[in-house]
Order: sequence, then structure tokens, then C-alpha cells
Amino acid sequence: MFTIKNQKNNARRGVLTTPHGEMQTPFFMPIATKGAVKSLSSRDMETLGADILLSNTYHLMLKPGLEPMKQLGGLHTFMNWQKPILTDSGGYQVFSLSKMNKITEDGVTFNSHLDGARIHLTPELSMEMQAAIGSDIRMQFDHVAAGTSTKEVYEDAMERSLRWAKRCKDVPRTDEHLRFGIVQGGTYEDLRERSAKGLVEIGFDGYAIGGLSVGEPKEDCYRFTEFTTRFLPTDKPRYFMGGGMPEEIVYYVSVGVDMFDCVLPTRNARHGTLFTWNQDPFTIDFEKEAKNVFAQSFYTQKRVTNEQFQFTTEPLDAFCSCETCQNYSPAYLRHLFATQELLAYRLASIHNLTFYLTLMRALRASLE
RNA sequence: GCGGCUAUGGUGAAAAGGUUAUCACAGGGGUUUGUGGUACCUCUGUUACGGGUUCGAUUCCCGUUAGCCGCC
Repeated sequence: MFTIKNQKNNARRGVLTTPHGEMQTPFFMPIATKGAVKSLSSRDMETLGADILLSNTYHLMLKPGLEPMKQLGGLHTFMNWQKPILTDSGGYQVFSLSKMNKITEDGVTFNSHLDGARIHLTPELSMEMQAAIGSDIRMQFDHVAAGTSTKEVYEDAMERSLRWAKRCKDVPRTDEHLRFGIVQGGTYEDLRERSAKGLVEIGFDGYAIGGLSVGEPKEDCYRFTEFTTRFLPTDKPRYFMGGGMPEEIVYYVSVGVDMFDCVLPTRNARHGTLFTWNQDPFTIDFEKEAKNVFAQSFYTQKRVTNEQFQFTTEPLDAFCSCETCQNYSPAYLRHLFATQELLAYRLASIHNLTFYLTLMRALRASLE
């Protein structure tokens, strides 16, 4: 169930209810692809204030596998996380692992990157795996085409995604959960419109904007996200899949997107790039920032591995109250990266996730 | 003291009488968008010292110095 509590222009402030609890929207989902947010525990994620995690059907299908996951009683129990989980269907791996898979109308055959074993993923199997995982929000299996594709390829992928959407919708429900469709169509307005309308006709609990941030110019990403929202029902949650940088999220919220996930805070953390505030996040004029997406004035990315931090003892981020900023100097963080201590990944991930979760809190506050 | 071997970036190695001496690591800077779990791109930096042969030597020769090995 999705309830909008307040709206400012197109931006929405709402509540999304799932079997494992409710989330205040707009929200951000940290990514636990294989059942763990890299370097962090479930308890860490609670401490950070995450309300929902994202996990991945394809990766969990490889390990531990469908039957083991059933036997283990689902992912909530397995990883001891009692709040909601959203699962990606494996559609993104059609794109990201495109060198190792073959697409047919029935589904996609992957050569496992782990042991070369063949896995034939279909819409039905993806839904079965997501049921085994026990996720609260399940994504349709879709066909993501690269951002540099021709219109013919986009159209083919979009039409197939629509047919697969219907097949996912038709899988009988055995429990309470939300099921989302995914808009494709690349960077063509007519394809995006047909995709969105087709999905709405099938009928889902929420709608995702997919197939963006996959190699196309950033302006297109902004433009087609805004364009796509025009064809989505206002009373259902909208989910921008896979993005993005802080200023992107600010923009997408302004055009009415409610849900986000992105690997950037955690991956950048592992590579030593930390997001820091230029001002108190609760004083940011997000309406202004959304109109100025390329100005990027409210935060700075700091490379804590850089030489300039060798002797820096002042806090990394004066506006951050995370465990890392409260207890450790940039100089120490740099040392941890230089010596490849595992603690580097953990402390940096704690900070970057705190940044993203705080960004969402500040955005919600601005919409009250 | 005598004999032998070696001497190439910060480190470890490679190559060659002739454009700009190669590679890895380290170091500097950057990239990352529904995560193929330590990635990718890029830059900086070297022929121990002195003399000789040669049109040209970092390469061949002699000496100096240093290190290693053996002998007395």
C-alpha cells in the first residue's frame, strides 16, 4: 500500500507499506547483492537507519541457489534482517553480463561467472527465486539494453520486457508482497511511452524506470526519467533503478520518483571516495538544486587516499555524525587504505551510506 | 691481500652498438550509477663514477668505488 502524505509540485512525500514494515518515501536502498552490504552487518544497517535493502535474484540463484534458499527459510532469516527487502529480478545482469548470456523469447541463458554452469533464467523462474528469497518487493524480469543501442534494439528489448512483465504478473501469488513493472525503451520518447502504458495496463503495485544510467549521456537520463513519470499513475510508487549521484536523486525526487538504489556509496567507499556535505543538509534548498543539476553545489567528493590528507586530523565531514567521522581522522582513513586494512572499507562504507540516508532524510524533511 | 661475479627508476627485474631504454610493484591524479568482492584509466621516475674504442656507448674495453662469493 502506498499513501502520499504531502506533495510539492511533482515531488511526493509518502509511506510505502510491505509485509516487513513501512518506509517513508522518498527513500534509498543500500545494496546487498549477495545477501550482505559489503563490509557491513545487518545490525550495522539498522544502526545506520536503513529501512530496506536491495538484493539480487541472479546472484543468489548462483549461491546459495534456489533450493538451498528455500531450505534456509528465505533471506530475512538467513541474513537476520527483519526489515523489508527488494529484489532485483536479474534483468540488470542481462546487460552487465551481456558477454556471457544469450537471450531468447523464453528467457536468458547465463554462463555462470563462478563456475561456467549454465543457468536459464525465465520470468517464471525469477519470480520463483524471489519467492524463495521472500522479498517484500519483487521486480519483473526485464531486458536491459545498453545505453548506446540502436532504436531497433531498444524497441526489441522493451517489447520483450512487456511480454515478460505479463508473464511475471501471471505467476500466482502465494504470499503478500509488492510486484513492480519496469519501464524500458532507452532514449526514445515513443518507446518509453508505449512501455509505461503497457505496464500500467497489465497493472503493478509500483513502477520502475529502468534502462537508464547504462552508458547514455547524463542529460538523457534526466530527460527520459522526467518524461517517463508522465505516464505513470500518481498513486503508485515510482522507483528509479540504479541511480545515482546525489544531485541526480535530488532531481528525480523533484519530478516525482520515490525510491532509489545505487552502488555508488558502497563502491566508491571501497575505492576511497567519500561524499561530504558543503553545508548542513537540512538547510539545502532542494528546489533550487533540482533546477541546477549540473552545479552540484551542496556536496564534495573527497578522495581520502590522496596525499593531501596525510596529516589531516580535522573531521572529514563537519556536518556528519556517523561513527567514522566522530572517531577517526582522514589521516587514519588514508593510512587504512594505504595499508589495505579491511577496516578502511567498513569505515568508508559507514560514512557514505550515512551520507545517502541523510540526504533522503533531508529531502523528506523538505517535503513535509 | 688475491681471484671471480654483479652494478639499469624508490624496490625487483628485462632489453639493446643507432628514433622516445621495457615490465611489475610502490608513488601522484582520475574513473565508477538495478555491484562479475580489492577493479579500470592515466602520469611521474632509471643505465654507479672516471677514462678509452667508435660517426654514435647505457651496451664493448680499462680503471675507481660498492656489494656478493671463494681462497690465503
